[in-house]
Amino acid sequence: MPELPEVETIVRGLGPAITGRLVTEVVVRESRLRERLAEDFAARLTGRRLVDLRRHGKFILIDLDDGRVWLVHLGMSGRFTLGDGSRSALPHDHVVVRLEDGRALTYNDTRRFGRLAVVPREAVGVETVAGVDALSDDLTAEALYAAARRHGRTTMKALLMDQREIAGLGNIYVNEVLFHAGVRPRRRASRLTRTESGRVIAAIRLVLAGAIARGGSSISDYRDGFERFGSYQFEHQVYDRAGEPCLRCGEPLRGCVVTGRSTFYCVHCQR
DNA sequence: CATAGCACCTGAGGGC
DNA sequence: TGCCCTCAGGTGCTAT
Repeated sequence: MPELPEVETIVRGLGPAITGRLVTEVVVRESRLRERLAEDFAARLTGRRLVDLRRHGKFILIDLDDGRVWLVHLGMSGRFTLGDGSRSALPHDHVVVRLEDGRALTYNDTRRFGRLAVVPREAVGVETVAGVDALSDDLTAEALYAAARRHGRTTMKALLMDQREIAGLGNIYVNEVLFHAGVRPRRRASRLTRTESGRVIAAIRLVLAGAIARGGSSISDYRDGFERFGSYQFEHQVYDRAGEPCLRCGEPLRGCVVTGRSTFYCVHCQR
């Protein structure tokens, strides 16, 4: 569910509210996430101060005052929200982190595909297995072109979704980005031109900025750090619009499956 | 080695 | 109404 814009929205919202706060209690109600919560997860967080809140790709990174980092990945259905501490446990509230001011961070995840871990700062890169952040200035047209040469046999859709190369894009935003760039999802990476690479980079920045400005896309599960809905779903040009008219040329949009993920594009506007 | 396919888990929605 | 099937924003393991 959450891709870069959703995670960025959560981080921007929660950052000012929780940085500097002390963790007073950690309650683990369900440790069986995709990767079982470490035995000492609660112990490593309790008594720690939350020094900084940041994001890399789809990971929320919370720096602790002991040099370690609390990693939060929301998987498909994860929610990471801050409440006043009075919330009674809802279904799928797996972890509750109480802060010194009485408020509480809740990790809720219906499908349990997410991940929570506390790791040494040096291990963050390895643990997240994440490439250059999609919003980083280091993700240039040249860098994307080079990556496309390295992965020539795969499709542009699969390349953009590969977190080891570019961190942050998921199924919704790759569909949207490729539409804006005028490139078909199944295009072989080896056939991407330098000009198109530039268009893809511009599209990534345009789409992500627009989505962040709207607080992300709330299709079904996503809420921000304060349980609020995003509204970028109303701006989607192609995602989940198979058969509906292209908003640019009016031709019916195509729906298909690429690398096992539902894919939407305009035959006329994308080549 | 790089890539494609499926499994993981729960709930919502459509068809009958 | 209720049952059954399909599908969902992600990713890691496995087979090719």
